[in-house]
Amino acid sequence: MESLAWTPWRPLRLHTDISAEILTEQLDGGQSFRWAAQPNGSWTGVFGQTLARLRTGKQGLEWSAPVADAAAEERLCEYLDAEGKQARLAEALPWRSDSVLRAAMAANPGLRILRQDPHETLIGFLCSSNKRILQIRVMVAALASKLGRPLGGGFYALPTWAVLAAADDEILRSCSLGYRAAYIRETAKILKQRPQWAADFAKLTTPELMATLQELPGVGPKVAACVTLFGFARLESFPVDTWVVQALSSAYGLKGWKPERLEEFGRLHFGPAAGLAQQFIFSAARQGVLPAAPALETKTRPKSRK
DNA sequence: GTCCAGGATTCAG
DNA sequence: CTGAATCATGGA
Repeated sequence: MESLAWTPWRPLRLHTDISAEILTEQLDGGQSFRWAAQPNGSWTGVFGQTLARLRTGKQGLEWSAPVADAAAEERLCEYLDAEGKQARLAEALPWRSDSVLRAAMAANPGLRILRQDPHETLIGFLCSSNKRILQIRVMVAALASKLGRPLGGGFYALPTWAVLAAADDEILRSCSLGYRAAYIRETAKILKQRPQWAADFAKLTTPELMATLQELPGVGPKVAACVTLFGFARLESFPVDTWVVQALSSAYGLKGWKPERLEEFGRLHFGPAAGLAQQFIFSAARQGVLPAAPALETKTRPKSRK
C-alpha cells in the first residue's frame, strides 16, 4: 500500500462547536456510510472525491487531509456546515412547544445534517433497505475498494454509474449487496446515460425531486427522502424509517399511522427544517433517550411502571 | 435454527 | 386501491 502524506492537524472553526459524541453521531449515525473510526479515536472518511481525517481536540474540531489536496478544508467547511446555516434552522424548530423534540435536541446538541454529494448519498441509500447501518457501511466500502478510483492510502472514491453498470456480476455479488445489487445495476444503467443528472435534479422543486428519484429502481419514498435531505440539502424533507415510525408512535402517540401520513405530519409539524428535526428524533430514538407519550394520550393505565 | 435489519417491489384481495 | 409476501445477506 502506498504511503500517504497528511497535513498536520489544524483547527476547523465551526459556527457551532461539536463534541466527540456528536461528531460520532454525525459521521456514523446513518447519514453517511463512508467514515471509519481509527484506533486513536480520529475518523477517516471520503465524501465526494475528498479524503479527510477529523478529530476533536482541546481546541475543538480538527482536520487533516492529503497534502496534495489544497481544497480539502473548503470542502470540509461546506460538508460540516461550518458557516452555521443550520444553527438558525434548529433555533426555529418548534422545540419551545414540543417537549419531545426539546429532549431529542438536548440529547445531541449541535447535531447537523451533513451536506453530502448526491452520488454517494444515492448509492448509500440504495444499499440501505432492510439493512443495519454497520452492514450498509461494509457494502459501500466494498463497492468503493473493488470498483472505485484510488485516493491513496488504501482509500477509494465511489465508482461512477458507468463503472457500476459495466461491473461483473461476481464483483457486485462479492459486495454482499444481496437483492440490492439489482437496484444498483438498474439505476446505474439509467444514470450513466446522463452524467449531469445531479445538476439537473438539483433544479427541481423538492416534490418534483422526490418523484423523479422514485422513478429509479430501488428508490421508494424513504430512500428518496434521504437522498433529497442528505444529498440535495432539502432540509424540509422528512424521511420516515422504522425508527421514526416507532418514535412518532410512542412519543407522539401516533399509533397505527402509515408512513405516508407520518411524513406529512413531520413536514407540517416541524416545518422548513423537518429533516433536521427528524435527525434529532432518529438519533434520540436509536439511543433510547426519547420520552414516551404523555400519560393523557395513553388509553392504558398511566401508572403502570416496570 | 430463528429473527431482524434507515425498504422496495410484486402480488393477492 | 390497500395489505401481505417476497427479496439476499449477515449478525445476534
